[in-house]
Amino acid sequence: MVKQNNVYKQAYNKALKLLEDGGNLPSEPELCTALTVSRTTVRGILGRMQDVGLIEWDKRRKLVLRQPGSADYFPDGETDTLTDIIERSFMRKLLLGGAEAGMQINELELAREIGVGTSSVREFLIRFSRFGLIEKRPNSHWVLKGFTRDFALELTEIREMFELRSARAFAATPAGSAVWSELDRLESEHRALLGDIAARYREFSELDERLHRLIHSASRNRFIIDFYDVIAMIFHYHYQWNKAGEEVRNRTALEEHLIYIAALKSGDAARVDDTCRRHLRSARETLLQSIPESYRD
Amino acid sequence: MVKQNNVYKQAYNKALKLLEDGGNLPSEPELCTALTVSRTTVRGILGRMQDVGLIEWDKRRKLVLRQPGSADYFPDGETDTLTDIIERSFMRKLLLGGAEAGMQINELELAREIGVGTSSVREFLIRFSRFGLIEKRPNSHWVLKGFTRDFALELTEIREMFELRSARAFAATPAGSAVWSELDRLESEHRALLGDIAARYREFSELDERLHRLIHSASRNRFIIDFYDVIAMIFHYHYQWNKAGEEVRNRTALEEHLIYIAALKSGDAARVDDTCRRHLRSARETLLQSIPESYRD
DNA sequence: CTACTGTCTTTTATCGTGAAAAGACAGATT
DNA sequence: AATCTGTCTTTTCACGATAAAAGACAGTAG
Repeated sequence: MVKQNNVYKQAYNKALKLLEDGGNLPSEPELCTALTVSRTTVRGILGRMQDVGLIEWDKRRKLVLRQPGSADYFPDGETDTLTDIIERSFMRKLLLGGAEAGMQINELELAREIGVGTSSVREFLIRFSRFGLIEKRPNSHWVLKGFTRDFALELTEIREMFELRSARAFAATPAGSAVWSELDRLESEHRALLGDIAARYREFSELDERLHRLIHSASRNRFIIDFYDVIAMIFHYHYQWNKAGEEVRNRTALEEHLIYIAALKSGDAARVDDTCRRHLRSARETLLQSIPESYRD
Repeated sequence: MVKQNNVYKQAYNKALKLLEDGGNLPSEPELCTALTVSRTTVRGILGRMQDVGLIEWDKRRKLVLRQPGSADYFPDGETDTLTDIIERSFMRKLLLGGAEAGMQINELELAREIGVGTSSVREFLIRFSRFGLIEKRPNSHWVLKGFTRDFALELTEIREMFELRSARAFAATPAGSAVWSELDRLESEHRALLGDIAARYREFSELDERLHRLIHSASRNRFIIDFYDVIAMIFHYHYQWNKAGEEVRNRTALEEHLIYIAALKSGDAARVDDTCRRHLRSARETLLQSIPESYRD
């Protein structure tokens, strides 16, 4: 295996969805933008669709012959990018124990364990290093610093600085800006979710990220905006693997969000500060409680 | 060329310096810590030293036969790490014009231009991306955001937040901590430099970095400490290539530093805030003035 | 018994290679 | 005239291979 054609496979599955929903297929350039891939890939997809008898394709004529069934889709595992595979394996090890602070990380061993080439692992570790959880000894191994209490405290310290500043900037955004309508949309999604919390509490994670990213965007500072990647990554895996008391936690957070949103809309700086601080404090507590045993100092 | 043995060459040159200064050579493990390389490399060095008639080496006996001359040293160019070579080429392009915001960056082209493999360039760009000057389009090229006025403003905004917080923490450090003696050492180095500024103004850059890193370390937050890498990188190249009015600039900065240091020692929070802000404001002005023409919006 | 040396194994750094994917351009179609 | 298709070129992604460098371990010297 030299390179997985997962871009092609993922785009193919997406194109099948288009067939199910939309009916007919547009021109190749339009498909490119719809699927966010190049024409090379689009033509590959159309070629296969013809081969399996889904469509008849001749230049600009794309005639749908039949609706796709579940057998037409590529299975989930084949559409993952290599980066995602490596990240998942690594985070599983990191957050679900089996990894202690101070431990050495071996590129070769990690690559063999996951079943990928060393350079992919190397590149992953370099990208990952900005999260502050690992550190490189030049010409030698990486050192795992671990998802410790200190890490969580340092992370949340920065988060509080950045979000407080962003929230103030957000509240001061002139009326009529697109961010206000986006905030309204998020608010109603919050209410809808809260109304059906018992069944849908798992959807909170995504909503959480969208709200905080929107607020951070008001800072108009790339370092603040990029820093949210660290938080998002930590929370993403945290939500995924730490299910204890999830429903209660999410309900509380949703309620805090609604109060926070109301404060933003009021434009009252002191109220924004207060509700922002309050929410971030409880988010910090949640995070602190999720630190694995093996990292407790 | 598969891999340059520049670790070996650099350590060899360092070992020659030890010979010049110290006289005799210690044991292999001691040499390892002195040169910060492995025993494999140390033994390689000793082997060569014997071959060229510098020492007679038999087990733990290392007899110095002659003093090394300048011909014994490896030339400067051969001791550079690949990463440094790539970084220099890239930064030269970036800061000395010939690069406009929005431009595409081509890994292959860059690699050919510098004369290195593509993976080294790839890894460099990934590491470099955390500085916020470039951005990746997956499966496609990098985009240069450029060293623009916006970049400088966003950078200094964070810098001011972080350094203000660090300076406050620094001032609150209990007496007797090692940081205070380090601050004293830096203060006297500042005075010495200021006394001979006309001849030595070029040495300011290094002193500047040491002082600010010391202050940032008081934050005890890895994100704050790591962020200084971004500032250090920008200022490093800025100092190197922007020589207009350098002596005056450095004298002013030195004087501001001394006032800042005095404030830190006083422990007076308001005075720390004030002198820190004042210094960072003038550092920001200096930076803004150094933005290349091609990036002026 | 501790620290050093000789030797061997493992890991990292870097490159070249080939398939996947992107992209360029001329000619064709509406 | 604008957009689309056919074809070809270029670039990115991922791998395996190899020299440099690190590191492990047993035996040896003090």
